[in-house]
Amino acid sequence: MTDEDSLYGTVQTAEELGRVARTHRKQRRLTLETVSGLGNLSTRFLSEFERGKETAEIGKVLKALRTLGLEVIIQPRGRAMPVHRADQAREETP
Amino acid sequence: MTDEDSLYGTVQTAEELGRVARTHRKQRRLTLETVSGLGNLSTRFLSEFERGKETAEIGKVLKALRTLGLEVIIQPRGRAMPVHRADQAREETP
DNA sequence: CAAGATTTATCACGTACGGTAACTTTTCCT
DNA sequence: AGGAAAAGTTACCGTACGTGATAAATCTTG
Repeated sequence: MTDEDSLYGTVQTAEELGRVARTHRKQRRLTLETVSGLGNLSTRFLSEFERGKETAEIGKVLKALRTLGLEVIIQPRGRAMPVHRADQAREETP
Repeated sequence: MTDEDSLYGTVQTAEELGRVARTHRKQRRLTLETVSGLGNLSTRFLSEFERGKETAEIGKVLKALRTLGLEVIIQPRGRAMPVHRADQAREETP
C-alpha cells in the first residue's frame, strides 16, 4: 500500500510482473475465480503466475494482464521515444 | 507493413511482442546467436519467441527483452499516466 | 468461528527446452 | 548476375514440466 504509486512501471522479472498483477487485482477487489471466468484462465494458472512462476506461458500471461485491465508497454531502455512529444522523467537505477 | 515508428508501445499478444523484439534486434544489427550468447538463451528459443510463440516461458521472454535492451512497463489501461498530460484512451473490444 | 479466497495435490496429456544438424532464407561479395 | 557465406528455421531426441479440472487443504477475511 505504500508504493502503489510505484506499483506500475518497469518490471524485470516474472516475480515483479506477478506482484503487479496481484496487487492490481486486489485493488480492484477481484478474485482469482472472477478473473478466471473473465479471461478463460484457470485459477491455478493465475495463482502461479501472480506468484512469479517463471515458466508460465507468455500468451496466457498477456491474456491475464489484459483481463486485469493492465497494459504492457515495450520500449528501448535508456532511449527516448522516437515519437511525438519529448517527455521527461527518466530516473531509476541509483 | 509495420511502421517502426509505432514499433514501441503497447503489446497485446505474443505475436506483437515477438515482432517488437525482432525488429528491435534487427535495428541493432544483432544476430540470434549474439543475443543467445549475451543472454544465455538458445537461438531456437529466440527464434520461436520472436515469431510469436504463445507458449514461450515468461521468464525467458523477459530475459530476452532485457538482453535486447528493451524495457517492459506495466500500467493500468484507460488510465492516464500519474503525471500530466491527457492522452489517448482505449480501443479494441474483445 | 464461519464464509470466502487461495494454494496445492493428483491425474493425464501435451509440449517447451537445449543441442545438433540439416535445410531455407537472406545478405553480400567478386 | 551468380554463388558463397551468414543468418534463421525446423526436425529429432529425451527430460521435464505446464496445464486444466476437481477436491481437499490452508490461509484470510469479517
